[in-house]
Amino acid sequence: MNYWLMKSESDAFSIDDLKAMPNKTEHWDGIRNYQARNMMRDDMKKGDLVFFYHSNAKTIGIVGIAKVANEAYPDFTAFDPDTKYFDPKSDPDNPRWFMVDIKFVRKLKRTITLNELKQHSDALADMPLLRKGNRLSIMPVSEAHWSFILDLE
DNA sequence: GCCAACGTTGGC
DNA sequence: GCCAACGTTGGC
Repeated sequence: MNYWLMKSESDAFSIDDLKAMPNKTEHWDGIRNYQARNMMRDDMKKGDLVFFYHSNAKTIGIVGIAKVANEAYPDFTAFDPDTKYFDPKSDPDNPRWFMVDIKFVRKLKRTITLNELKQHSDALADMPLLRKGNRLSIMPVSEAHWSFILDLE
């Protein structure tokens, strides 16, 4: 089993939005970064657990836990000129972009903020999230980091 | 293949 | 709203 962290702008799609979806499940569309795509397409397996992270928010940090409900399939928003995620270079016969389905598991009792995570830079030293300038919206989380962070809750 | 210009992310 | 970081694009 693998662990992940996925960022979402809370104004655009929050943990509460995920919880409110039918079956508490939503497809994670709009990933247009190759590194993030590769992880989704190649490494995210059904049942993997995900930290749900709010970026560009009043309170920035990990707010809940979700799980991978369906493994990668083509991101159909890339084929639709009416969506902001349209990419004419993504051919339905050879899709460029993929997405997974994410299901709500639970909210954390409190938000574990980015600021707080930074204060544990010893334990979390090699966590990509804490690297300056990191812009990856999906990243792997080691089992050790996953447990450590949950213990902060 | 290099690199300047440009666009986006995301913390502050 | 600002701006640092960084990925992508496209001319050469």
